[in-house]
Amino acid sequence: MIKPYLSELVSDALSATLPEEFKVSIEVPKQAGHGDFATNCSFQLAKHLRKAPPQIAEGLVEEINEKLSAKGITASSLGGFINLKLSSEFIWSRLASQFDDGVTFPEHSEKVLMEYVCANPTGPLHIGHGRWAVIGDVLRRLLLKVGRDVSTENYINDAGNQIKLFRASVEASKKGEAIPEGGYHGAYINELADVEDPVQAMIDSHKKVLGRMDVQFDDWFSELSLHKSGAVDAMLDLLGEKGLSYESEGALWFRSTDYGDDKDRVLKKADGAYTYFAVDIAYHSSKINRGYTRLVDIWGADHHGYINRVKAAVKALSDSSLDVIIGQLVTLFRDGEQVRMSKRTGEIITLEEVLDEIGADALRFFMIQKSADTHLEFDLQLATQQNSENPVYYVQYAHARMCRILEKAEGPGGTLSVDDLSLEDYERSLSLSLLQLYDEIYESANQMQSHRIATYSVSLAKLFHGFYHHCPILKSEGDVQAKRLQLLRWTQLGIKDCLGLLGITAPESM
RNA sequence: GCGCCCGUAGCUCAGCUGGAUAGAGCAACGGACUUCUAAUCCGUAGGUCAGUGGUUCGAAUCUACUCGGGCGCACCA
Repeated sequence: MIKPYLSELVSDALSATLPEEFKVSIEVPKQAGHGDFATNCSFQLAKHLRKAPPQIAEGLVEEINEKLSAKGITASSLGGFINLKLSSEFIWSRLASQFDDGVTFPEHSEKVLMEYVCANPTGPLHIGHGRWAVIGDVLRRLLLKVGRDVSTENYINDAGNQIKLFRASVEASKKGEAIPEGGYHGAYINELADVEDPVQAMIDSHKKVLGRMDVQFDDWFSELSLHKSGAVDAMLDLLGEKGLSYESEGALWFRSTDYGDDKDRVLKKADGAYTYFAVDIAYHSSKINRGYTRLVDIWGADHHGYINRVKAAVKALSDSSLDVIIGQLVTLFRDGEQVRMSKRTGEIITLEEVLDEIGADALRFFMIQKSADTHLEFDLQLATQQNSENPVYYVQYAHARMCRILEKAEGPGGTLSVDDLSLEDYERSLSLSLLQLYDEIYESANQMQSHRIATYSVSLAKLFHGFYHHCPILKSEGDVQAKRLQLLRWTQLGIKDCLGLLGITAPESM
């Protein structure tokens, strides 16, 4: 990673002046003209040194240049900011190190368990599930990439009232009777008439669709198994022993208010049945017992009211942390008009239909492109168009282009004499962006913002296309060709990495 | 009524722990194909970052309130 590397170098160079433990933070200036990288440390130091930032910056710049200019880093100050400019040789050697030696990420001892999709097997998956699935799957890939110990589960709600109603609805449909009050409607209910176990059939269909999208889980965890194994009773006993539950109005309550919830919640209803919440505590308790120290749940926005009580339960039971990522809902459009969906009447567009229409690559890209907490407006017609309006092709095309050039380039292109390494504008900006690849990956993983990798991919592809047009490769010769070929190889690796993290294919020709 | 998310260009959205002159794609307009694949590139135009205060050397970003949109407020799952 380039930012921690620069931070280390600059902090060391300034160690005589800086307070102990002070790490210079490195950022990328918005205006490329200012520098390749920058630090605002003179502002942070102003109080401590009792001097004005521009004055501090001047002194620091002098020190940096004295110690680091030989390495290829030159500093300058502007309005208190310290801007860093990297020499071509420096950039090149960092790229070589990054791609040839590989990158090591800081270690974390936590064991992570992610839970996502989590759909009732009472109907087909919809586009919202597709979004949680992709957000979760890309995050999983990101965490693995930076070396985290991570497992993933899809929790199947295969128990409870909804399942009963669902079975009853299928049964009624089979006999030609009226669907029970609050039951399930739609053509798919009729189609399940011949199936031996409609619940299993739905689970199978979920597996099939998610499989086609290349969304992977280490386990599909059955809610029913928690009932059967007695895990729910055991958990209720444990809560009782710890004094975390009490009886009132004929029901058993959890003291969630002691852990930050607005009100206490029912665990066991007056009729003796468990609430969904009680079973979910048992599930989270199972995760904790299996040794996971960091839990991540991804839910749809319609469940956000549920966050506090589950957090309360996890807090009451363990030291493990729980992060909940809320995916905002997806509004489908077709031809610019909103597609209204009604679960009651069974009028829905299923995830599978969308997948059939636009394919896994485009679907994944559209679902991951926007931040999880932005409402997503998704136009089916737009995604169907296999043209320039469709950003996934932009990135894939960049990859295909590079593959074709590499294919045509004869041999490895010889070794590059770094003595006379100069980078033209297009080469330089591509190189600088590529240098930040692993910073982007690390930050995206750390902050659990999987959409950032999509944004980065597009910008890297853009820089490549510009480079491609202005810097001929096969038509150039000697050192210039060797340099461009090398840059191309690294860029291809970078784009391929990104596409891999996004779970999108990296075609070698288009 | 209470809580969560959102409000940035005509449209869809980026904007990383608060930083310098606010970014991309699409749409609009003008250019570039005897080429390494034009699924591309280059350029022009487009803004009161919903609004008003506050914190700060500095706010699209933090904070309070107002307005607007979405979603929740069960002994449902």
